[in-house]
Amino acid sequence: MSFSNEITSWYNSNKRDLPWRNTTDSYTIWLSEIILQQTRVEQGMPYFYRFLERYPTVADFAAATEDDILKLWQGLGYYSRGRNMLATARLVNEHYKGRFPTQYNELIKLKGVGEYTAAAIASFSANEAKAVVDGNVYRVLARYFGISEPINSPAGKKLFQQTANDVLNMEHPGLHNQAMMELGALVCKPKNPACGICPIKTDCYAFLNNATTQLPQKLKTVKVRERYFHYFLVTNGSEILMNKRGPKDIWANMYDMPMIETSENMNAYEVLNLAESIEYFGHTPQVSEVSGPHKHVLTHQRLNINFIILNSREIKLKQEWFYANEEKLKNLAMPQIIFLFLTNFLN
DNA sequence: AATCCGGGGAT
DNA sequence: ATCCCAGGATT
Repeated sequence: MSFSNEITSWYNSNKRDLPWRNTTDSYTIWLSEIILQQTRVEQGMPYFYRFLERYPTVADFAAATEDDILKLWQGLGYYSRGRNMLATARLVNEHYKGRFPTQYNELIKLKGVGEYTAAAIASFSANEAKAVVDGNVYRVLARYFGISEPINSPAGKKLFQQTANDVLNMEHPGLHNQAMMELGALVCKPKNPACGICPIKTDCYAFLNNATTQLPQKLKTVKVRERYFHYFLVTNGSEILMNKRGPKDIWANMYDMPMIETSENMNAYEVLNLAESIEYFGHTPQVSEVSGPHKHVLTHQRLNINFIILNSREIKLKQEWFYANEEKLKNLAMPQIIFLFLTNFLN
């Protein structure tokens, strides 16, 4: 039996029952694929259900605001995915009359849709013969063929895409793609792969050469940046002083509180002195309580976050600042660390 | 080619 | 602690 026949046969009897596999609607598949980028199936699943329920069609999605989308996306991370989705939904609604594309060459033009996602949507919704290459596929191919080229080098990306194209089942590309990823997720796992139950172990380079821990190869990871955020909690009766973040940096266009970032750690009083020197509040507030530092670890940054609770009135509001009551807070998309802190603070 | 963009689970 | 997850955009 061929490579593809082995894995698709295995897939048919071992696959998980995942909701986005029960449709060929390209809008629904797009929704699932964007949500699942760099995201585990278990983590993305509840978001998939929520988005599909709230926005059953691309026209519904297109009618949403960015605040709506970011709020529903809250906690999932990589928020540019949500912002790109809105741009794409609006474009599809206008220029494709609400018919979400199914062809690779159209899909690849859309914001937030790269080679992987275009191939996934095209093969799952229309059986177009495009091979997907995601983290699972890199692993399966590297081990099976004994490819030691790093998966994140430009040469490696080309080589793995070419290899995936070569083994693609041209009769059933969608099924084949699903099978490759499912094998990587359930059997050919990063740590402790279940080679004993693998349907292609008898021809697998890594299994035969005891090299599963060496493959795939990956270029060294980038260093983590240390950052120090000092948040100010200012209340005005029942309202909290909030801040809308700018379009750059992390958490673009989301909501947090006024804050000062420093290059080194500082205590609350040093931060207050700094705030006074730059006339951050227009006057000198008083500290009532300090909480932190809270460590918040992201892929490229380690955030050290202090919360400084202030006794203060008559704050001179900057343009991006506003007071929000609890009802208003419910609709604001916040970084998870801010959301959790405020939830705790208000209870 | 390198860096940025989140949050969480597994080991 | 480290790795990695149905990656893509930006510089």
